[in-house]
Amino acid sequence: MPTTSPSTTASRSQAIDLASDLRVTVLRLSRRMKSEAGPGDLSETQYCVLAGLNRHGPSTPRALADREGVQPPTMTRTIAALESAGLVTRSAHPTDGRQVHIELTEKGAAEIEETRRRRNAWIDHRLRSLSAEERATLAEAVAILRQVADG
Amino acid sequence: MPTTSPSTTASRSQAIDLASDLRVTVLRLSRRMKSEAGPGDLSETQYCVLAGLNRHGPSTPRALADREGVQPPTMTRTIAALESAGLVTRSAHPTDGRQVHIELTEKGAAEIEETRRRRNAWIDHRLRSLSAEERATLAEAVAILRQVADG
DNA sequence: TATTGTTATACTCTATAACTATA
DNA sequence: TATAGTTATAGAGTATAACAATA
Repeated sequence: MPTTSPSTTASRSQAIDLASDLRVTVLRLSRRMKSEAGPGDLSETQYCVLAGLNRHGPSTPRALADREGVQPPTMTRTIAALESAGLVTRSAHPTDGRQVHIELTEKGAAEIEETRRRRNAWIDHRLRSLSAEERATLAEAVAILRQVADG
Repeated sequence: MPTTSPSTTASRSQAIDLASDLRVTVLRLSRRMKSEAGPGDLSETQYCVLAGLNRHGPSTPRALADREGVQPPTMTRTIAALESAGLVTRSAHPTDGRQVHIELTEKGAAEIEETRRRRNAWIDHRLRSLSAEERATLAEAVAILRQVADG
């Protein structure tokens, strides 16, 4: 019998493998999120950088790269795109000539709100169809996953 | 005052925007997962396709593309990579000459187990550092998120 | 005519390596 | 010598458009 028997391992994996389920689900969600983007929309990473600046205040390329978990050249490109769109400003760091001061502009802050309305529409819609308890579970899980991703 | 006031919107976004937090967290997690891959490892999508075949049994390129939320050409490439690695077989569909029958090989099933051990090591480690309650919350959240991604 | 699958092509995101400037 | 940032280059993943084969 050269063929395998999927059902044998299937029940096992469903029962125990939280890590595997998490991987599959996170990947599908991230693809789905990206595919919901329109032509002129911010990319996922661009949005995350703006949201981080909004939440934590001005920063530097290095700190932003560390926060998002990308390498410095990637952040350079992301910042360049945001700057050319007028959503952030690059200026000299007050004390360290090597560093660059990245700050959200008013247009950038407005873009965050606009993006949240437009771009989160589909996921908002999905979330609204859940029960309050399910949303509470998700909110807890997001906090836990944030630690997992950063740790 | 040309500068914005991040703290004003920050408290608001922390309080209400589950959708935004979910987007940011999912993106960081997916980047982190990808970055944990070694040189010869399966890509995230390749792993997800194998896991789907293991869980649900043989399928077709179209059905796999729909399940993963990618376009057919993307699935063609993914399957080609898996086939050339000997992890799946492509054969004629028994009744419909247009379709292709995709089946997991024994080597593919073994690769799933191997990948879960090696590749999930870092996330398993993180999950083990959580409390049982936190893991239970995550397990519930994964089930909910699966619906969100598919819906 | 509609559907399945593939090929051709291009774009985005990300990474590593090499370079410049400042500490 | 070490760190921050950039530039140059390359690879992986994905998409759209066009095509072939079958229903």
